[in-house]
Parts: sequence; C-alpha cells; structure tokens
Amino acid sequence: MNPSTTSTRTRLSTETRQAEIVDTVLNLSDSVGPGAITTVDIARNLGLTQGAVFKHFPTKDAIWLAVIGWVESHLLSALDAVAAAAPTPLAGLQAVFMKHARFVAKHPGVPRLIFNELQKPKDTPVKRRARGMQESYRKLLMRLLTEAEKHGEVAAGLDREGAATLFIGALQGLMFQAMLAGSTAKMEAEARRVFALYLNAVRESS
Amino acid sequence: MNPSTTSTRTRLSTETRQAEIVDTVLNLSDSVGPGAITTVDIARNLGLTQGAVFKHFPTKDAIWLAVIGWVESHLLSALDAVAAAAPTPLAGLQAVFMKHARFVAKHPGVPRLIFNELQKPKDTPVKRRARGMQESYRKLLMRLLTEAEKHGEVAAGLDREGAATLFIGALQGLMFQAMLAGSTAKMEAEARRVFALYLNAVRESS
DNA sequence: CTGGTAAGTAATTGAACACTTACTATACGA
DNA sequence: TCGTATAGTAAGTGTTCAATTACTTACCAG
Repeated sequence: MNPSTTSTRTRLSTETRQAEIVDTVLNLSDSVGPGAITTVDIARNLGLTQGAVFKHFPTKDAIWLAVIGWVESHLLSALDAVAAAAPTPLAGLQAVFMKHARFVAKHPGVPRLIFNELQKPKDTPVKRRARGMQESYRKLLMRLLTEAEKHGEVAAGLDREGAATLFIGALQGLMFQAMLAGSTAKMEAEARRVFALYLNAVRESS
Repeated sequence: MNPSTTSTRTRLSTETRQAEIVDTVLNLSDSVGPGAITTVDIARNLGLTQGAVFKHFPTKDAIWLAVIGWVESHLLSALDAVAAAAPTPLAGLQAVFMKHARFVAKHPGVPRLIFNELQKPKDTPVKRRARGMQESYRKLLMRLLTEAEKHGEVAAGLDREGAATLFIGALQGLMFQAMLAGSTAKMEAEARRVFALYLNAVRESS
C-alpha cells in the first residue's frame, strides 16, 4: 500500500494526508471495527505519530464526517451512473441494486461504519448525513419506479413508496446478514436471488 | 422505575439481580446506546455501586451474553407462538412478520444491541448466538414456506431460500431505517406495506 | 440465636484514549 | 538562497472505565 521502497520521506500536504486518513479509516473499519479504531491505529497505519493526525483533522469526529463524505460521493454517483446507463427504468433498478451490493461487498468497512452510527441513540452529524444519503437514494428510486410504471414495466397502482422502502431495506438486510456471517463473499449471489423476488413484488399488483 | 417508595432495602438474590441488570441494560441500550453503556450506568440505574455489578456477572461481556439470551428466548418463542396460532401457512408468515416488527418497535434497545455487535469484525460469542437465532428463524420460515407451497398459497417452484432471505432482510431493513430515523414509531405501518409487497413476490413465480 | 454465605460498599488500580503543548525540520515561494 | 508556514515529533494531561481488593452487613439454615 504505502511502500517504503522509495524512501518517501513524510511531509505531505494536508489534503493528501486527509485522503490517506479517510482511506486508512475505511480499511480499519473492516479489520478492527469502527468502534475500536483509535488515533494510534490510524497513525501507525500511516507511519506517523499519533499527534500528527490532529494536524489534519481537529477532532476524531471530524474524521468520521470526512469518511461518510467519501462514501456519499462515491456510492451515490456510482448508482446515478448505472441508473442513467440502463436501457429501461426496470433495468436501471436492477443495475442499481447490484451495483449497491457490489459496492458494499468491496468496501465492508462501510456497513460497519453505518452500523456503528445506528447503534447510537443520538442524532449525530454522521447519522444526519447518512439520512440525507438515503433521501437522495429514495428520490432516485421513486424516479425509476414512476417511469417504470409509465412504461408498463411495473404494476399500475403499485405502492411506490413501499416499493422503495423494500428496495433499500432488502439491501440493508443483505448487509446485515453479511456482517452476521462475517463475510461479504456470498453477497452478490444472494442479491441476485433477492432482486429476482423483488421484481415479482413490483410487477404484480395485489 | 425502581421506586424507593417502599424502603425496599437492597440485598437481592443473584438471580433477581441478574434479571434486573439484563432489563436495565436493554433500557440503557436504547437511551444511552450499547457502545456507551458503562458499569457505572448500570449500577446507578439499579441504585447500587459499580463494584456490586461484578457480584452477579464476572465480566461485562457476560452481561451482553445474558442480554442476547433474553432476546433469543423471548423473540423466538413469540414468533413460534404466532406461527402456530395462524390458520394457514401464509397467515403464519404474516403474523410472524408483524410480530417481529412490533417486538422490535417495543424494544428498540434490541436492534441497537445487534448493530453494535455487527460493527465488530471479530466473531464474538454474542454474534454467534445471534447467528444461531437467525438459523432457527430461517428454519421456521422454510417450514412455513414449504407448507404454503403444498397448499398452493405460494407459487410452485418458488425460490424458498431466497424468499427466506428476503423475509428476514426486509425486517432487518425496517430496523435499519427505524434506527436511522431515530424512532420506531412508524415501523409497524411500514411493515404492513412492505409485507403486502412481499406477498406479491412469493405468490407469483417468474 | 447464631454462624457462615454471599450481596453490598468504598476505594484503588492500571490501562487506554483523545487531545495538547513545546519544539523540530522540511518543503516551497519569493 | 533564505524565511516562513506548517507537517511532523515526543512527551505529556486529564479523564474514563472495567475489574479488584479489603472490608461490612444482611439474610437464612440449622
């Protein structure tokens, strides 16, 4: 990762260090667990002393905020992209579902991070941003579902709000089960099966 | 909660104290958050000193284990009961779904506790028990789904494993969203809508 | 009534941790 | 080439917390 092959002497700009810290925290989030990450851990992984971390972030909380920012920009833009590239709204839904599953499988630190936030009763800034993300996500889904209904791809009179809740919920459930199993290895395969069932749910009206 | 109206002098048996501690921890799990609960918190809520807690549990981890034990026995037996009381397998599925949603809404400390566990990468004893619970849960669902298929209540050739995954996943997603929203108030209503969609998924075959 | 078991207290211990401070030294623009 | 802004170090500081220890006292069986 950070090869000491080159005698890369320290002294990097705050911007690059911040990016390194965010990256390191995402990795540690998977290997150590977000609740157990210490500033010593972060520093050691970067080959710095603990105090140096605070040259780039004023508090530990500020680091978490930067990390959720990274997730927000990377995940949402990826989902928007695959939705836009899909030939039909329903294909878009499938693409989003699978992309989301693959993103989480590739970055297991992300669900860990979120679970750690949700475990707190307080409405932390990180939680607020996560909620904002979910709202953007819902908007994307509602747009796709509405268009799908127009094109006759889903049942007329579908409970679209409920369908959006189930869509996101199914993915969150897959995360949950992956974390419980301790591995994201089977996640993509299970996502495929679950989405097939989801399609039945939205295509047929009660 | 623990009225000093009666001059209920201390000195209770370990069994009752253990039960009190488990109950207190479940409450604190919602109000303080599982990750932030300290033995001082527990003791203060029971009107004891911090050291007294360790007369009844050898370590803090032992307390968590007792709490997950409480959840396991209460939740699973309640689900078995409503499933058995239902007139048809499909009605059983609905009863289980709604009962589960109501249980979580009534005990918000429970999902918090689980999220806190899932945030850890290590395979803790608590996590193992939660996994055991999920396996029992899956068995119950598979039984209901198989019978439902026999009675023609669900599509022949249904992907039952996937349907079980989606069933549990949908509920876990509802927990997730409730924790993100900071309240379990709307959970039962959303569960109803989501289950209606779930029915479509399992009744129609692709 | 009485002796021992065990529930309780009060104080302490030692480790961990986020954050600070005083100082050093490197990169870089003028 | 020099001056300065700032990334980095090393050594704290104060706090929090789980667990322990030595001691006290309530309850119950014989």
